[in-house]
Amino acid sequence: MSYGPEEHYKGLSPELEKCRHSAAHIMAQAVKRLFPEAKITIGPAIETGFYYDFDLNKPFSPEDLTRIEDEMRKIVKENYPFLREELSRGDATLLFEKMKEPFKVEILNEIKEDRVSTYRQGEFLDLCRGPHLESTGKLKAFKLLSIAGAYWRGSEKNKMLQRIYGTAFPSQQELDAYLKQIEESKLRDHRKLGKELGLFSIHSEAGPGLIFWQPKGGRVRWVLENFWRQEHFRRGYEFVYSPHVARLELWKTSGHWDYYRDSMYPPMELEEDQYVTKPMNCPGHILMFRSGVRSYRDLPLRFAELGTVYRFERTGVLHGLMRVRGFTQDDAHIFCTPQQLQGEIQSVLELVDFMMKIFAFTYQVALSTRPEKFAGQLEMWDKATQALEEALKARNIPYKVDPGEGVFYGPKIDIKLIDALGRPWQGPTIQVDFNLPERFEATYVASDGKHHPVVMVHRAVWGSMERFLGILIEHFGGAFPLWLSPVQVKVLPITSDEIPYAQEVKQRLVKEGLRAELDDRSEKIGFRIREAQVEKVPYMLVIGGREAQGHTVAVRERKKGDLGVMDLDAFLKKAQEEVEQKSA
RNA sequence: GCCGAGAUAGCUCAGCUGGCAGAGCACGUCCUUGGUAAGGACGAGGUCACGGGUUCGAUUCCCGUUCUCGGCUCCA
Repeated sequence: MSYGPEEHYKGLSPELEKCRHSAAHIMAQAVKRLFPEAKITIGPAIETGFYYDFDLNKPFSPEDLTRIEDEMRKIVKENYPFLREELSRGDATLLFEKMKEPFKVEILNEIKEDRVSTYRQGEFLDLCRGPHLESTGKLKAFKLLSIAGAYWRGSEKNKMLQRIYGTAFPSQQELDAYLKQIEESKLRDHRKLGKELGLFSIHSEAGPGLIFWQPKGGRVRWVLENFWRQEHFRRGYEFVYSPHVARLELWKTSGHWDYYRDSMYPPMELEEDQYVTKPMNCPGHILMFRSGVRSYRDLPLRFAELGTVYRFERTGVLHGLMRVRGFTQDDAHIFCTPQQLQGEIQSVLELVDFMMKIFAFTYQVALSTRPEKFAGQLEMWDKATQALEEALKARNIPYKVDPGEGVFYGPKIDIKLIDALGRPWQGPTIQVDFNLPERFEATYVASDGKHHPVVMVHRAVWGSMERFLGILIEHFGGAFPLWLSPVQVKVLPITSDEIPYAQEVKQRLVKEGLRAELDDRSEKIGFRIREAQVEKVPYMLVIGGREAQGHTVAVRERKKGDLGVMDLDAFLKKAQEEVEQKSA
């Protein structure tokens, strides 16, 4: 499973493409003016802007970025036309050799066409397919954003280059809107909100990539887990628990030791035996499946577990809750007959749809088919792929096909969820697995009295509690819907005279199952409201003399503000209904 | 792991070119009883991430380690 937000290439309009690609050239020109020793490599337009990679001995500093940007403004002002020239590949190679641009020469060596094109603006010339703006003066709005290391041709084995990221738009308004969106994303950063709202923490004393759920985050997770169990039980899942460590031998049988060792914590020696912490739950579940003779009458068997796994991830890739070393998957393995496969996939798709709607995510579906290297029989692959495809069709789900993108052990359906800011995240996954049943000789007895290999479906709806909560934090900007909020209601007496009634109100709410807290500190009401707002508490009940007298509450909603006075019972009913409906 | 940047009070951050460590918020005590987003006074808080080095003297300069951040690569 991968970490998002990931590349979600909608394809740029030709206009935007030209604008950004030209911006990249102008940046390269500016860099060459300021750092003549820099070697140019490639500089494409990307969804969020553009970049250009340079080979230069000394690193760019943030001040350099400003200087480069200023130089770019000059180039825009100088308004050079972008001039296209065509020449033979051989001539181009000679040209770039003369210019001492070895990376361009390397690219030319791999180009198959005989004719190539270059673009010139002023003194700067680059090998490029184009197209470009008419002239540098047409670049209206751009900004350089960051400096980063990037491998030449994206390979770890190659030299590390220096990449400068920037963005450009046809108009200043569009640029401003984009910069504002970046700010908005920063405000929603789950690491920032997680700290501010007391949801979770990470401690260097304990180690990187290990999450500690603080009380507030613990509440949210607890609510989510209960909901998850309830929905799964309703849908015929059984809950199992499997140990966190197991003999190394088990992981050799499953194949993980061969294929996945780099991501596993190394073995522990115990009484002349070796144990490893689990990086996945599947081998445990398959042991449980295999613990007795299974008849086709017993199937399907759906083993679900909020299973905590540990994977070694390189420090450089760790990221808040999104990429961690210890996490809890909302895992389940479905053991069924080939005939049942399509129906089971449909049920999972139904569950996925249900879950996505609950949290107000939209989503996109992709079907990944057989890769070149694969386990199992061809015939099985075809049947399984067909089952996945038919399940999607039966449920009228639009999807695209990613040919050859399946895992070696089986085809899969991957679902990307789109959050409130339109950002995509790797979400639910449904994978058919031919490999493990074979390795473990997991079979069932069919009506013919013979053993047949069982079909195993591996699926996760949320992925992991950590990542899903991270996505939820960003999706809701920390303002969880009522049913998920760690503190749902804050009771705020105006003066100390109303404390007894406020206590009564709070206790009533708690008794009725709401997570209510009383803030009776001797602070002004405005101050306590502000604090509750900052904590993103959905409802504040302001209680003054009038309310205490009339057994009412003055309701304030965090987004809509003052809702006016209500009977306590009326508020209770309203809140309970909202919780029940899980309105997002 | 790689390139770059960073680590100063619980949090957010200031501290120019070496000379006994600062602000706001939060926290504690007291005053204030205030009707829908910040009332006031006083106070406590630091091995300047850790370990070495240079120096009369290091939060500041150098090296290493750990962790964090932006990317790259990786990611069943």
